[in-house]
Amino acid sequence: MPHWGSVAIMSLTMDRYNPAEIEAKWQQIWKEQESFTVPNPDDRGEAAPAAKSYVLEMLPYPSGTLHMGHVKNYTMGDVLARFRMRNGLTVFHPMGYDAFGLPAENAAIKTGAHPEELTRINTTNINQQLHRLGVSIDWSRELATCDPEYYKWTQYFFLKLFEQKLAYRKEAAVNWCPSCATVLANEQVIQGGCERCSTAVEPRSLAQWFFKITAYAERLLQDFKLLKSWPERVITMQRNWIGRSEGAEVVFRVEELDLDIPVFTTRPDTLFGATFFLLAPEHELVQALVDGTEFENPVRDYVASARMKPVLDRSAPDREKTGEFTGRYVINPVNNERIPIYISDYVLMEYGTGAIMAVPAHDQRDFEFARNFDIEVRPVVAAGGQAEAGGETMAAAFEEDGIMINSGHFDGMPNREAGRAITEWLNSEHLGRVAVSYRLRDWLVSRQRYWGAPIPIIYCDNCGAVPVPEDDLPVLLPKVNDYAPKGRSPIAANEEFVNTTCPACGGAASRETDTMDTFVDSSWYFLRYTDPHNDKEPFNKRIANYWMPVDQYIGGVEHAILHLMYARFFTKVLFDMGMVDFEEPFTNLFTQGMIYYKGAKMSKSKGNVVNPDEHVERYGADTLRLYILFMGPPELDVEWQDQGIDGTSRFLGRVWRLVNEVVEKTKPLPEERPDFDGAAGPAASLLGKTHRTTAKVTADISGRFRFNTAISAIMELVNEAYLAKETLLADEEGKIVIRIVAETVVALLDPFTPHLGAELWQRLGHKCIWREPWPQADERWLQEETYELVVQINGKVRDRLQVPSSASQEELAAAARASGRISRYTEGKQVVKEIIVPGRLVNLVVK
RNA sequence: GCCGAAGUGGCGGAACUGGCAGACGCGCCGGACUCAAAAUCCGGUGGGGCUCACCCCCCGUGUGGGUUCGAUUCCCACCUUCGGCACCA
Repeated sequence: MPHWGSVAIMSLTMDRYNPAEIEAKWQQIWKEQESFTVPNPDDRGEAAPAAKSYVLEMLPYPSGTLHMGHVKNYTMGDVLARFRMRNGLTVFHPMGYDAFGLPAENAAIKTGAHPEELTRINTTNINQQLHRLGVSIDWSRELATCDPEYYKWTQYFFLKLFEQKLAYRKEAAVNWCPSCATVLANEQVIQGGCERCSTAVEPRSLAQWFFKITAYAERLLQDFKLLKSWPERVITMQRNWIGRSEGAEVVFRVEELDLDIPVFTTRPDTLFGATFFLLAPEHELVQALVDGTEFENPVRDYVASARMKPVLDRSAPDREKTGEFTGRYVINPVNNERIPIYISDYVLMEYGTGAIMAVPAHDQRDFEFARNFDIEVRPVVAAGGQAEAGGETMAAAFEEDGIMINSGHFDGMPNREAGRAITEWLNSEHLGRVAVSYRLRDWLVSRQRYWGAPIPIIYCDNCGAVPVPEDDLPVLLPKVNDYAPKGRSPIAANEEFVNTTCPACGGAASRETDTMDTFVDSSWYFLRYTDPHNDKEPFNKRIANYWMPVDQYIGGVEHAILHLMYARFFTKVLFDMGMVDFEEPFTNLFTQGMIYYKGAKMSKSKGNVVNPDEHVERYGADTLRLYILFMGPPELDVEWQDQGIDGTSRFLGRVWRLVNEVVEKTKPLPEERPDFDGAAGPAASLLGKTHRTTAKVTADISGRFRFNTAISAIMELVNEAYLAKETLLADEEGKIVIRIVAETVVALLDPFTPHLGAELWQRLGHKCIWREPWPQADERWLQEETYELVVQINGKVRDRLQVPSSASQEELAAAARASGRISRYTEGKQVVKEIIVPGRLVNLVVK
């Protein structure tokens, strides 16, 4: 039973800031009016009325609900989108779901539900969350990568790559995660463990599909120059991942057998110091070398044990060097010396040629091996050029540069120069050539799991691997009853799916049952947005060329290598096939920092998750959006503070009360605004602050995305408005000024807090703020009339003087000297030097 | 080990191209309003010293040096934290 007091309280709360109410109101309007839908350029190819800007945030993986990292990501994108919209650009701002993938499948295994059903529930949920955040998305372009209308085209691209010989199948030692029961790409192995579950990956020899990304290694490096504002660290990470090294390929002939084995070396200058030769245990010639000899059995045992070793053990850098002699020798082409061939597991089959010339004097690993096997260490590069130290006495390999010794007629040359000369000589003798090697491996795309796009290939006993004809796409993912991983895809158990006829000869055949890595799905989604309902082709070239490339891409730095490199690769392939006219998908990239809580990354397993929904409910989406950007510089990691959000909540309440009071006590602004030329006192000072704030907020958003400082500038303006409010409301000119201030505050705040912006803008007597032009700072008001001049003695602040902005250097110096406080320090001393920085300070150097 | 980023009050952070260190916010302290509380509004808040009415002085941006009239900012060396790579020939 309410008592009488509640009536009064009710009427007071009527006009209290009520985010739930106004947010629902504007979300409804934006949805019904499709306020952020943008049309494609029409079929005649007429240019759109304004320049376009493609603002894109990385699409979410729909695992349950959005977390704070998503909120930060989508809010940042939204601020930019709304800001650019209001600055006259045609903003393209779509959204979708990276909906295939393991988590949904694992959840399905646990609960028995279908992954598709779980995914549908999650995408619906996330769609609602995004609406509740008020992001300005063109929802007419929404897509999910697990829809057949989408993955039909993912399969189509697989076929295109197959046609170009960029998709191929080979038997290879691959990374197997026993827990996820699938193979992984190299990029998905983190320190020998699965990126998803950290289980140690095992080597397995399997026939798998690869995309030939190595064919694009050089262009992926070269085209960094086409990228405008990518973070340096992302480029560095990709550069390291690609791992380009220049050197030489040198061919060694095996004695007695008719075999040539090439090696790759970055140190051709040390060729005269090669005292043994190594093959990776997996090298294809190992068996041929030892066949029928006394070395066959021990070598075979060694190879077998190397194959068994977990990837992590094998790659530990400080492991004891082991190996096995093959009984064979190669001839060193530069001096015709015979040197023994060993096998050792520190030589990797995947890098270079899987064989190396070993130079123990100048390579630490080879040095350790030589000491273990009692092999000669022969220095060929000497520091400073003095006579050689004996190899027997060296304690470690000498890896620096120096002067050549023990190297025939190359002696005395600087080693780098000698390297070039030796390579040239090898080249003229057809024994070697300049070569470049990359660390990058081809992209393994097969996955032995259910919830992904089926690889559109049919195996026929007569015809081999045959592509599914384009007209038969999509190859639909069949329903199955059991998703449990068994080391092969669950769809392999579905005979109806597997058994088919060969498209080439019509004979009995079976389908490929592996699905594609989900990074394939996300390597082209940004193109599909441009033409999402096209059922004739993945996208129309002209339309894609119009919207692409993405002008601003925003996402987490964890995708620095994986997604961002795959998407670049895909775009280059499409460019080469003539499907698009640009070579890089993302001109500008911004990588946001992570949000920590209680000293660690938020994660369900640690139980330190801050739920965005709860905060939207308690404070409103605008408050959450504002706080998440106010927390700190967006590119840095920041710690979530529970009480911090109260500050932005209070601030929005202050804005609400200020603007409503202004609406109540002043009239709408006249068409023709006074120029305030004669204005003085609080009116002039607040007007100046307003223009300076406008300039700062504009620069902060458009420049380096310094949202935190933009917001604090608006806070300062609101603080000053509160202090001047009573005075200004007392006269007519003041009323106009405070009304201008209120409108500017709302206009500047709007990209951050769009619901509050829309509501207050309406109350101020206007319409649709998201279409209003962005406020412009007036030059005349940017300069303050006077400023505080700092006066220093020997670099220490001793006084501050109020001086006119127009004061000359001489006037500033005179004012400084005239200061009573300053005289204390100059008395009896000599002013040796005067440094005058107009606008800032005067520094007197005294002795 | 190599490469990259970062170290500023009790906390998140600010300081443009070398020019007032600590904007803005949190927290805390005080005042106003209130019977009271919440909310709100106003003020204070780096440390130390002093003849502590708010005048003044000293110290202070991870550590130690350097350049400069002047350094959070530039240079050298080092420490710590985080991220990437790591037997890649």
